[in-house]
Amino acid sequence: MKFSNKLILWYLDNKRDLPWRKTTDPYFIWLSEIILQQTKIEQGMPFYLSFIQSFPTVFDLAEASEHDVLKLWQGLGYYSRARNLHHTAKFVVDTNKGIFPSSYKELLKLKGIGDYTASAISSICFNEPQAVVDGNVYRVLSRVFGLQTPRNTSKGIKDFKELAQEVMDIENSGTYNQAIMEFGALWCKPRNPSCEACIFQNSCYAFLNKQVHLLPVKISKIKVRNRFFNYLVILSSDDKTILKQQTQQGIWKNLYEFPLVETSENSFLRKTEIQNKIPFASVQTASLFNETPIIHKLSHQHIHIRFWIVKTSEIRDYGICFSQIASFAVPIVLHNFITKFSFYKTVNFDTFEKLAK
DNA sequence: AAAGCGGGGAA
DNA sequence: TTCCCAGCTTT
Repeated sequence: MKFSNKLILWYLDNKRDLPWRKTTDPYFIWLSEIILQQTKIEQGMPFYLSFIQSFPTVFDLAEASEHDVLKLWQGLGYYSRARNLHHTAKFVVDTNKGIFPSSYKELLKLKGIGDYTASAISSICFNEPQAVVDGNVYRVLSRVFGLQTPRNTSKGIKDFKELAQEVMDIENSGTYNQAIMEFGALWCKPRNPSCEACIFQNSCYAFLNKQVHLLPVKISKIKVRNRFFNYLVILSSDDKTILKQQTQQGIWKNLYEFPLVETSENSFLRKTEIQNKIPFASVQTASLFNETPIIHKLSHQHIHIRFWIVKTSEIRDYGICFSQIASFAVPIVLHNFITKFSFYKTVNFDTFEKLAK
């Protein structure tokens, strides 16, 4: 049996009973589609109900103030959807007596309506053969047909739209579109999909090739996390300092470093925070070595590093001689600091004292 | 082509 | 924590 036929038969058996499935009125379909953009049905449902309650027709929505619309949208996120919703309601009322455009091409011109929403409305309300491509469709098509193009690239967007258009049921586009999305939401889920009881077990590319968890392909754009490190460079009265081995999982594991106070931003350390870090010594003075943080760039993290010169009482066996530091494995950024600092410390201590201010 | 925009639930 | 959700718009 054809892919689309199997899907529609599955849908008729398994579809959820949802309010916007009882109508093909473009106003209600449009409203539901806007609310459900990037939003799970469970989250959007109460908002849909309150919107049709407050604004039973597009005229009611158009007459409302933007603030009232935003107020009702409060908590749903992506607030430009609410502003565009209101704008489009007014536009439809002002230019076409409240009647929505009835073609994909015309719908696409409205604010807040892109390829997905224009396809959804034109197929569900007017049976125009436009295949929707949403997060569910990317997943189902990539798995069943083995389409490996990364979905978040321009080629991916193009390839998936083409395949979606190719395998859809031209005669029942509205039902087909809802079927594939429902299947993606209930069966072909991102994680732990129900492959053992799937109607496509015998033909699904991903299932047959054990690639279900690898599809759809998505280019992961590395997002950089900012972290703020304050290293405490201890100078005790018995001329020692502290190095600790980084034992926790993470960057620089098993390397040595100065006692570290991580903060959520470039904040000025309090003396008590420093003292708490080294309870075995008594802090006398603490000064910032570099006002401007050194930004150490790793692939996924930008580490903003500041060194604090902390003079303390005797620490005896808790510490090591400063000259021994060279024999410990430390991150390069610490090594660079140590080199620079040793220069000030041994050659011209007075210069450092000035710099520390 | 990439970034910005929200809030919530699941693993 | 990370991922993803019935995406669209702007840069």
